[in-house]
Amino acid sequence: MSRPSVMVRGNTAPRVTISDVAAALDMTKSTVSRALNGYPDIADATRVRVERMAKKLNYQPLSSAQAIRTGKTRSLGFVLQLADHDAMRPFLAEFLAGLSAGASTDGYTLTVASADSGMHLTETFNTLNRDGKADGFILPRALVNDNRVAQLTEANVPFVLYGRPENPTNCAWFDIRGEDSMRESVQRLVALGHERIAFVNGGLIYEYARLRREGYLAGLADAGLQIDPELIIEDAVRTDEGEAAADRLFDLKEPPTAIVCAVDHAALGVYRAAARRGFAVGKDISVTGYDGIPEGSHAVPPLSTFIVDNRDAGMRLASLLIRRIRGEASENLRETTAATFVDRGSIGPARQAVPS
Amino acid sequence: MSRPSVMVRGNTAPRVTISDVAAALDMTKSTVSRALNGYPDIADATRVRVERMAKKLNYQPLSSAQAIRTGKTRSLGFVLQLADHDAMRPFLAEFLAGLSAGASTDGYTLTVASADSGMHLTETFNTLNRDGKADGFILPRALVNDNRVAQLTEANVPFVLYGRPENPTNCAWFDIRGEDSMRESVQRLVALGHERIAFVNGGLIYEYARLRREGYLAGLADAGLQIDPELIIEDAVRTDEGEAAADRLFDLKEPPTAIVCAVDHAALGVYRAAARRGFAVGKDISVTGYDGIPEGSHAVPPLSTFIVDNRDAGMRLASLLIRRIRGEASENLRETTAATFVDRGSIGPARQAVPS
DNA sequence: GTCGGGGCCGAAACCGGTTTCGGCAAGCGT
DNA sequence: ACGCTTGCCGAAACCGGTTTCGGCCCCGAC
Repeated sequence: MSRPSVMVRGNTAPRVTISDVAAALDMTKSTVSRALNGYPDIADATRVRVERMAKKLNYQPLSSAQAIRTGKTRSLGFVLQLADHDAMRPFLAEFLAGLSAGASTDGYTLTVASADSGMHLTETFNTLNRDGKADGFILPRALVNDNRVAQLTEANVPFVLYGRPENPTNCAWFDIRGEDSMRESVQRLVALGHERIAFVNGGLIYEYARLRREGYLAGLADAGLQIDPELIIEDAVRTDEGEAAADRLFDLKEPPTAIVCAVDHAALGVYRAAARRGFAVGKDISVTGYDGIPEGSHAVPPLSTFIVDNRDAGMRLASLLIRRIRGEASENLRETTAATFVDRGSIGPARQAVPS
Repeated sequence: MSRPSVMVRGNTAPRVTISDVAAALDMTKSTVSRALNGYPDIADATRVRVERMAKKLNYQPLSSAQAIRTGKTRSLGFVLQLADHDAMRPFLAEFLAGLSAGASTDGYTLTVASADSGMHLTETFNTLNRDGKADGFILPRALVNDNRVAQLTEANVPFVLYGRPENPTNCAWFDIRGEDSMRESVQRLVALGHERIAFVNGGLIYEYARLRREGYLAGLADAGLQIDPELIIEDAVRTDEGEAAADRLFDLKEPPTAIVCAVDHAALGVYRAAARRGFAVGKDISVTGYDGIPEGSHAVPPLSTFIVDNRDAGMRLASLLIRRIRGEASENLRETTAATFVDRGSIGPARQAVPS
């Protein structure tokens, strides 16, 4: 490693331009550009020569330069919404890592902006797009009334949703089939002998809540169990909300022997309510969650839940958005996957009745 | 594959270019450019005319266009490190919101990349910088042996640290004076009559651990208390590590009556160890934390801790980095602030001895 | 009155790419 | 043999800015 420090002095690593490639091949830069961009009027032999030389010289087009002509910067936009912070917090790090990793595999980068209110959000989308800071957007947490898709569709800006909207028109998306997980939870509990299975749903402003409720109901239907509206509690995303929901359930004349929760945080709230009443989770009361937050594995007993791979989700969303930007139809850009269940001990055989 | 590329750019209002401004004023674009960029050979009267017209037309230079000449894109870089995720997770959302908000006030944007290993990290810095994707970098969590600063300094790339390095050469930074908080914790506990005050420090690879230890020792010195090495436990950042640390402390012949923790997660681990032994936090054993994670306020009793405003930290770091990029000397770009203490009940008067 | 020097601005080159246009040569049919 | 495509590539304009260069005009000095 006795490298002369004179070499490293220049902060400008000799950036190789398209003209360098052209000169090395004794042709014009216009030919090189068209060869690399797949124009049809370039001979195949020429194209491979150019590609080889470009790789040999480690040529990487300056995205700023092409942006001024093409309008595309090769960057994906992601707008943080302050209102979502609580919902996003556990996933954000992994999710962003996935987004930027997925973007970088295709030479894209990730630009992150933040918006305070809905009004400011529109403005953010517009300026980011108009100034060529983002070629398209990733929209996390599809909402039931999502004005973002209307805005972006009207402005003709590519986007991909994390989540499935009820109205799929013009929408590309990636999502994890939470409804399948809810259904599976019910099935597993039924197999353990449970018959009164409650459901604590997540935030009603999100599309996922509708889907997960459907999954819960499908699970009941599978087992031929009746729907008891008293056993369904909506809109519990935080721990305290889950705790309150559990209290309501425990106070029923016929309390449940198992509680399926749409989000882990609510499940941890159920733990609290159970602890307060002296119920042993996994014995007196079975609980399942969804998300796979780290706190769940540290609870006692560790929470049986569905682990969501948010890094993978980010990567796939980035990939979908890039394809969307490159012109693929949104109808062809819809993917889903499943979360994976881990049984850590918070579910167990049904008891005759919850002890009092 | 010959899809009509109608969807290239949004239907949003067409960009107003520098030529539009020039035409509106009946002058050349070169004059407009120099007027807006503060060149000395432009008459003051002309300058104000140009500035007024630019504002009137809502002219915003296309950063990609200026980038190809100036090399600067007006974007700040932030590299996620997977190894740091656990440490970053609670703060990331607020922190990023602050960063992008601070960036946007000066017309900058935030580009986020991710790196897996240290080797990949170098590469990420280089390509992001060489390809004009980032004019400078924000480096979270200053390490005691931080090769990032060496790399960036050598490559002549602007950066700002979150945290204070022991060797300040060439470094700009923002930090929160955790040592003051540790000292204040000791002072408050002394005021409550405590004399055996333990210290559970954070990750030794971080600079903040060194500083917070100093703060703890300063607090002891203030009160004229002796340093007992048995009461100092290092390198506990996770909840289980805090729990193990507390167990060691409780098993001492003369156990502490109060435990000062450098991070909230460790403090919550102390809660667990205390609960297991039947110690009531806030009565039998006093505990303080630092960070202000939400779980702390939900613990029983709620954790008395120091709340760090990570959104503000992000904003200030962005502002500092922009000034650094614009050429200010790093020696003049060093700011610190204090965290704010909230007493929620996890500290109380000292008892004669920890009950057994 | 002439000359020199600033102050101030226009003209044009330039940055690193993309895209249009046109022309040369080979291949084809008649 | 002759025109007419067709394939392929060079030349040059262009994108939206920045920066260099040079020249005009006005002013004061001699």
